[in-house]
Amino acid sequence: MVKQEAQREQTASMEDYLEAIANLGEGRKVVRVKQISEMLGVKMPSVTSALKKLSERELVEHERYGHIKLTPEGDKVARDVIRRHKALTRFFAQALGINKETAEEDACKIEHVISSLSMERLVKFVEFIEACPLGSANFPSRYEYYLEHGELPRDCSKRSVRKRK
Amino acid sequence: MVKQEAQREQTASMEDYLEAIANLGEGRKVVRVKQISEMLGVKMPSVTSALKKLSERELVEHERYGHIKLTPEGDKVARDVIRRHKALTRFFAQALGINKETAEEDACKIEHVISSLSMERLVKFVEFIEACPLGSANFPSRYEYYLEHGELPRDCSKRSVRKRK
DNA sequence: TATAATTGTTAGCCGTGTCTAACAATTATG
DNA sequence: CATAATTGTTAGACACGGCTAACAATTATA
Repeated sequence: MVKQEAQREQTASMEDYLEAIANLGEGRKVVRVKQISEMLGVKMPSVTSALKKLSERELVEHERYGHIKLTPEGDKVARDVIRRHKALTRFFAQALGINKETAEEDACKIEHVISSLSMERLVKFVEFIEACPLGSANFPSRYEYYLEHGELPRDCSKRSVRKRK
Repeated sequence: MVKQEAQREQTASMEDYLEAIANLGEGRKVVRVKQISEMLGVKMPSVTSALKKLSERELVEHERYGHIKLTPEGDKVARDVIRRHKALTRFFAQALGINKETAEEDACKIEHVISSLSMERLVKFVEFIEACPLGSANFPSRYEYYLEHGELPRDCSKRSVRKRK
């Protein structure tokens, strides 16, 4: 309940814009206001005003009618959001068995609010599930072992897999 | 990324107020504006204006300088938020091993944005972890079994526990 | 290349949810 | 019970992040 958190630098909205720009710009592609607006489901003027704010914050380079590009700092922030996004999607999809669609949607929301501590744990959890996928007796203990030692317990190899179904 | 979600009825802020009122009102205790404001870390005028809006939406009964009480509808919403809150806290604390403090903080944020599908899965996941806590070989398969049948597989009983540590 | 289509920007509005300052009601206490 | 302390409300401001309408620049095409 209590609101006393040590705030993130960026708002959720700003993170969304940075993430979108990073994704659209993959492979040196030119990024357009229109594309951003479609990707985020907002109108173009909203994008323009967001870009203005992000420029002021030196997270984005943008000149009127011109190119849109993340600054190194903006790129750093975007990469971090994307990292959280991917980890959360994997968690919902792989670990919980949620459909990709919903997993993506939830990741989009949660990526802006989750603490870094929980984020790191979730990443480790998914890594554990994926690395030690089937023949893993005694799950929580093994997970604790993994958290503590950073590697899988000896008897967690894929060799001991027994397929079901 | 894409914003096309079918919105919740209430805003995150409204849910916070309802949750706070429900928690403060436990056991017929009188709820005060001051308490709500302290619990949520906002000033009293913010509470007053939130109560006004919640009254209009018929989620709260409130008269000037008078009592504050959830309507049946408001109570229903509050219970649901609290249910999500508790499940998330359990997930972070029990399943991921996060400290209670951080688990609470993250639950507070995520309870407002997670889809009901993911929420239900998370609840089941925690139930599974707690019910099938130690001697559980073949974790993901057993989890799938649990999801599919709604009950633990035969060989998941607490009888087969081997304590570690 | 002139004009049409598209894309982008500006201006200004709105709802949400905070805040402070000033005032009002209630409650406690000398 | 009068007054001080506390609690609650109102009024008005502000930041955020959307939106529409109108206009400007760019790009495509007849």
